[in-house]
Amino acid sequence: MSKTEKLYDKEKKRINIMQAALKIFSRKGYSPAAVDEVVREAGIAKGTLYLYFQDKEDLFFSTIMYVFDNLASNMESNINESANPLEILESLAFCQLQFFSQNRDFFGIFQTVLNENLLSTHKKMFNEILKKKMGLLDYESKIVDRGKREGFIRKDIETQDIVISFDGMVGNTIKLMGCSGDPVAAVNVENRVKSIMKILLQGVADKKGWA
Amino acid sequence: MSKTEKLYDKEKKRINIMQAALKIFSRKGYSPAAVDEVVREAGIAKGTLYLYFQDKEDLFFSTIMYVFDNLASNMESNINESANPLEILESLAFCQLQFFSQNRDFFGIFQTVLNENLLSTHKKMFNEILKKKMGLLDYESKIVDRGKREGFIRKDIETQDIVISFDGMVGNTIKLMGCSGDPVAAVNVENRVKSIMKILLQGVADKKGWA
Amino acid sequence: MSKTEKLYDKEKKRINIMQAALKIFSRKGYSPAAVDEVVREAGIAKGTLYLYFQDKEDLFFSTIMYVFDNLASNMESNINESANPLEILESLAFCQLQFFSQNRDFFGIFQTVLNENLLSTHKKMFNEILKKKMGLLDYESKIVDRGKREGFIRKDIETQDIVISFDGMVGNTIKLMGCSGDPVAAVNVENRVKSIMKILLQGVADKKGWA
Amino acid sequence: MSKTEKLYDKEKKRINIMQAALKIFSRKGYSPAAVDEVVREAGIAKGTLYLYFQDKEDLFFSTIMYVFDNLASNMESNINESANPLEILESLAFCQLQFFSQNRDFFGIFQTVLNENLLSTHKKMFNEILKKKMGLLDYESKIVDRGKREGFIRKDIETQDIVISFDGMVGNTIKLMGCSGDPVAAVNVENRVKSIMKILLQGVADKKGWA
DNA sequence: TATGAATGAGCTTTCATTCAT
DNA sequence: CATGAATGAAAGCTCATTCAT
Repeated sequence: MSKTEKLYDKEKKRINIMQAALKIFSRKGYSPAAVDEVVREAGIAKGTLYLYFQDKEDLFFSTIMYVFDNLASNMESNINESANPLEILESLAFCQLQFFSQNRDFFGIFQTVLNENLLSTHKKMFNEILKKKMGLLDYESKIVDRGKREGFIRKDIETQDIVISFDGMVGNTIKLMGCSGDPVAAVNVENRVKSIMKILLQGVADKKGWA
Repeated sequence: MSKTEKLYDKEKKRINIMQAALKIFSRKGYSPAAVDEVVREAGIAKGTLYLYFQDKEDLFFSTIMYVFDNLASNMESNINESANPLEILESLAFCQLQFFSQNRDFFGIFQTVLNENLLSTHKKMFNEILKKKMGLLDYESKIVDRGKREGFIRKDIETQDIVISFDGMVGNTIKLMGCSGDPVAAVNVENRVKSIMKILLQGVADKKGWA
Repeated sequence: MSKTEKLYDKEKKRINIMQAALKIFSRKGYSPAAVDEVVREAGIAKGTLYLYFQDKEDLFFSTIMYVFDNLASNMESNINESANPLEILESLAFCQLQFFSQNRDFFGIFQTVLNENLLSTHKKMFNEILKKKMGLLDYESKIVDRGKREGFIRKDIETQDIVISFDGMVGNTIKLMGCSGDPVAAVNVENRVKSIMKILLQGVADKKGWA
Repeated sequence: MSKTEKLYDKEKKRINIMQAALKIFSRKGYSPAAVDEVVREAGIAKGTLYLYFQDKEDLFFSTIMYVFDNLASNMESNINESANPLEILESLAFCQLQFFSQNRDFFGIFQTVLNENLLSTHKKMFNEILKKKMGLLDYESKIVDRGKREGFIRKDIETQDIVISFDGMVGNTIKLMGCSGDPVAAVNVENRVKSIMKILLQGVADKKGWA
């Protein structure tokens, strides 16, 4: 076996372990998840895990990053930078919803890690992840600003408020999608995106609501 | 001292402990928070805690419920049932934002507890809390439905989608309020509610966005 | 029970644990000794040990210091500072031999701890102990110097060489006392001290040896 | 390549590994030294070590024996059996001091291994090594006895006491030589031997000390 | 023969819970 | 009622040893 193949093999094994870790961490969160459970899920011995990861925290950190990177590359390949700003926002919503609907386990771990209070002891990791999350918000801000300049988005609402609202609508949809546990919920992704965009753009007011 | 006064005393002590627990759980989450820290914060002996609560889980559960009930009574006293549906939604947003902006610690624990994945081991508690959370969503659904009937809210968007969006906008605002750590952010609550309602009702689209 | 009595009690318990630790550490050295063995020997639960000592290293460190202090106070109470320098040296030898003959377990741990190579990972402790050991050598140096000034000890041999030799004679006697495992060896302490002093002072040369 | 050459090669590899082991064991002692460190130092794979040694204990044992044999052959080639007893003792001291001053690493491992308490779990090894050590003491005893018979050494001091003292003087000099870490200390070996012999033979007493 | 990834028993340490005072 | 010392199950992690390549 060549050296390249070996490296590839090692990476595949790391990923196998991270996928097991993801399942456990998603179900239980960080602290209550035992390394023993992860290695049982991964079908390896305890010592083996420590050949691939420094410690439990590194395993958690790496797993999160792995998921993030999956999501990021998923987004990158789905977003057409030259599209109009509203289409880009729609793509962002669609990518996130589809990604999490197809990777149910992933969201739990996100919620865990983005809750800063859990992470006062994992500063390094938290900062790196917050940076990534903030990166998404920044990107959305730029899109919204462009939308304003190009006449797609009204200028009398703070960009920040728009982004927080949009992000919250998408995030809450994901969260409640996860709650239902409904395996066919995936098919509704397109409809849900449509609804989110309709609300975001046109609002929910009827005649009297515009008063 | 009368029997009633004694009971009152006992309840005051329970509350004192729960307030200490809240601080600790908010800062650290459930598992990493040590009972030792709670009793130190509360200024009592470790054994004493177990006179008032069955175990750590019961302490957590009770603390969450205590906070929920605080929020609920806060809402009840602020909402005018006879107001129009949009005003009620605005009140709901306002109450939540104000409550959490004044009780920063409270939100962390909420995030923790509402992440179902953390709670597979605390089924009993989770169900009760989910019931409360769903209670709020149900209430919002009823308001939205009334809004539709009374001509305030357009009928071509699913009530569920509206509620999820609204709830997400409010929740994300709270979450990011917590992130900033900005002590004067509290003063913006009214503005933020205004933004949320404007987006929810009228949407963010400009000319081209309505195409 | 008064507060003073409680403190006294706590100290007695610490000592009880250190005595158990001494037995185990003496038999096995630091690393191979399991905390489990110590707590079994002490008749306590594992957690209890950690109420009295920060960690295994602290237990080891404290135990060594406890022994050192025992030896030191034993010496202090046996040495008459106003005696002539040779008598003081004799007392020093006698105290050490007697102490270790009565506390066989103690010597093994001394050998372990004074072997610097074992301690590269326990710098803090090692330095403190080396300081104590060097303190004894310094004290002996001063006595020898006084002996030279007062005409008891010849001036043509370096003080350092004398001290190292004296210390080595005493130390090796202790070491081999420990080897024999002979329980009645204790009675010979006085004879052994006499021999050491005779050799140290007069040397072993016969007629031809003085050539 | 002939069969003899192959065997020779194998032995060279064993020695290479033992030299690496010596460095590591000397620095850290037995337990804290990791097999990993030894193989890294030796530049071989972990599995390879187990082709040459049964287990870690065997590696340690063999390494000690290797050093002992080095010292022994060093002594044998330096000692003139027909010299007078005092010269032989001087040679013994000189050989040991010189050997360890030139092989600083060696002494640490000696201290470790000669501390019987560390070795209750390595009985087999301990006995073999004790036998060698006692062999040296026995040899010294014979020399001292001959010295008594031939009129070099006074007869009123037990041979055993003389040997223990001599051995202790030499051993402590080596130990403190190691402590200082002084790289030029090596040059003093001759002076130190002279001092040891002077003290051993003539004693340190001045006029009043002979009283 | 040489390799080094995999193993799992065994280690130190933590912490929710109990109970004699 | 209140205390806090004692408990021991369970956690994270290490490392001597094996074995398929």
